[in-house]
Amino acid sequence: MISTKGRYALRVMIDIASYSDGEPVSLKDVSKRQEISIKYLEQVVSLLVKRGYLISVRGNNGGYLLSKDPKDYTAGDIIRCAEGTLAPVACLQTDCNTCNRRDICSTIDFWKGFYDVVNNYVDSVTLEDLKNKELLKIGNDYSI
Amino acid sequence: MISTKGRYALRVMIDIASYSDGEPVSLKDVSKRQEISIKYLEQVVSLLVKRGYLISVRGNNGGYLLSKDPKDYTAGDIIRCAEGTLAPVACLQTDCNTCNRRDICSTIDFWKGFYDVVNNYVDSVTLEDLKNKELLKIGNDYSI
DNA sequence: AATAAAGTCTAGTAAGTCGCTAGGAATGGA
DNA sequence: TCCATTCCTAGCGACTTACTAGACTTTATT
Repeated sequence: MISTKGRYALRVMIDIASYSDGEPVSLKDVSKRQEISIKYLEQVVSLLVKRGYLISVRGNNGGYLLSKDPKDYTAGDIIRCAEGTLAPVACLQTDCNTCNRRDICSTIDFWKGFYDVVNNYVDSVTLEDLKNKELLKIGNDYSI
Repeated sequence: MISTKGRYALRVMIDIASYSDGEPVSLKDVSKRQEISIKYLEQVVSLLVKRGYLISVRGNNGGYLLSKDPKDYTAGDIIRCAEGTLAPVACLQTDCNTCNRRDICSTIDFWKGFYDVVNNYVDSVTLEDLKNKELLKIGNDYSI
């Protein structure tokens, strides 16, 4: 199960990608549109800033800007940034050699395959794809 | 992340599939081979029995038997039995219409796709596949 | 009939995670 | 200077995880 951190991170990135006109987008606005508390958003967004996915602008009229074009983020980049690894089991994490059954484990390949299909999927969708869907939804709303 | 319940459930099923000669396999033996406490195994196994995936034989010389051929279980069957749904977000669960953003949500299709690739993957591997890998590993051990 | 080896059921629990809320400091434009 | 904004850290109640424990039931064997 993906936690709110990963899900909100994705929504924030889509929101900023969709509503930015070159000026920074404030969390106050994101919070209103996404119906997520500012205080919680701050924590989610800080992960994206630390990773360099968002540029923060402090002070009055501040906010956040994408650091690159939406087509250059995958959904996987964003989710992994907020969630950490998507590995289904601990023994797949990069630095983990601690399992003393690894030589006789008959399930490790199965879990590797799981990890691969998940990563391949989330990396097959870009922020641009999600932004386009969002703009379509907004359009549909107006047309009602 | 898949919890120990799902991972152990898979290992138990592989163990029973690999070591049963028609007689029930006791948890004591599974516990020794898999290095998992009997008491915890009992709880994992009870889910598999309730679901009809294992047949329990009580009393002396009791244990557990597969209820069908290994090729007729998918890894997904077993993992979902122990873990519950593999849905990455709550709003994909069957009975969930509670999200008031569902009409304007631009990420729901993305999560549906995630759910699909996960289910397709875990259902593409059978218990027989995993049993064969286990037997191979055991064979390799002997040949060392 | 007694024994022992199994499964069954329920409760408890320490540690960790989740999903926030809260307060205050730092920054910078008007 | 004022105020809107980001930045940082702490806290917290509810829940989950990964077990452990104990008492009970069933049944083959002696």
